[in-house]
Amino acid sequence: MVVIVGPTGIGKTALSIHLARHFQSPVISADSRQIYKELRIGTATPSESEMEGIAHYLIGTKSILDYYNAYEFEQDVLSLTQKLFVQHKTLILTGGSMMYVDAFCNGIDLLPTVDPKLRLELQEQLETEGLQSIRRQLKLLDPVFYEQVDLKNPKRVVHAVEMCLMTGRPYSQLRTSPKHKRPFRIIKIGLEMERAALYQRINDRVDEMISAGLIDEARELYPYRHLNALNTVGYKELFQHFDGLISLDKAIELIKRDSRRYSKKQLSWFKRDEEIYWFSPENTEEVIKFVRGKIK
RNA sequence: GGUACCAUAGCUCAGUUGGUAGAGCAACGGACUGAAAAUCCGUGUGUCCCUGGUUCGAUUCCAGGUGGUACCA
Repeated sequence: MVVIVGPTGIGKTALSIHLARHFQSPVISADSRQIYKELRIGTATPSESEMEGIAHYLIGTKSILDYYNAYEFEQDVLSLTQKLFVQHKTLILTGGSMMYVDAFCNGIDLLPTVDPKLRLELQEQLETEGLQSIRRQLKLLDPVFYEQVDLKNPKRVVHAVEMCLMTGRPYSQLRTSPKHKRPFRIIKIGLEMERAALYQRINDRVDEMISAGLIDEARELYPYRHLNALNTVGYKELFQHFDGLISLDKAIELIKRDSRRYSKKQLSWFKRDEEIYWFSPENTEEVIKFVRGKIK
């Protein structure tokens, strides 16, 4: 499995299609937003012509109304690999969703799916009684995790409480962080380029999205704005504009800024992974040579 | 050409009764186990326009220069 990672807008799609042609391999997307069929322009989902007839998986296979998460992604990719490795020696997984890539490469602990009712209750508690009250609850339920968790991060604290209440056990006992063995080899390729050049690409790509009709796409999705799938760069900023809070120009500027910030977060995550071999996105031939060398 | 005002961080600006400076935004760094394009934490990055003068000491006061803005010719 050739895993291609890197910041948004750097050219993962183009490289993956090159590799796919060379290795006669299908492409699996590791993108937590391109998986939604309603989000196309704002997520830079590759078009039919861009895909050049190469089979792509996990793009547009879910609806924004569906619940989806990193565990389901891991399961989806694993069952895909079982099918696809029968006919292909090499597969390509490409995408910038850090946690999805991690869930696939290393596995993720088996945890229950949170009951939506419980999530809602805790959300209400958070809003009415504040983070402090959820923290107190966590301290009682799981003093070990209470010491480890980022107590200022509501999502982390709430989720830990959710897990304790769902299982009746301390969350810290459920977190075993095993490195799951995979019945195939994983080769990780990272793409990087000079910061200024990357930001230029990101800014230009946002302008292209606007020309391609992102505003109309966002307007159609506006009624669904409170869904998690729409808490997404490119949409949430336009929703603010539709609400009359900011001008269109300001919204576009914010989309660019938030995309840049996202790319920085991705780099911060991926740079920590010592298994990644880094390349410049123009060096397609070099990557192919490198992968061939690894496969032999 | 004359007069007035301005010149401080990437940007918009505070400020220092003379002891080399701080806000917002931008930027930068980091964390991350079923919401992850989410969520959270941390950091001031500076020839205070230039050259002289006064002073123990000038970004601050004075003179000249340069650039900008406004008004008058």
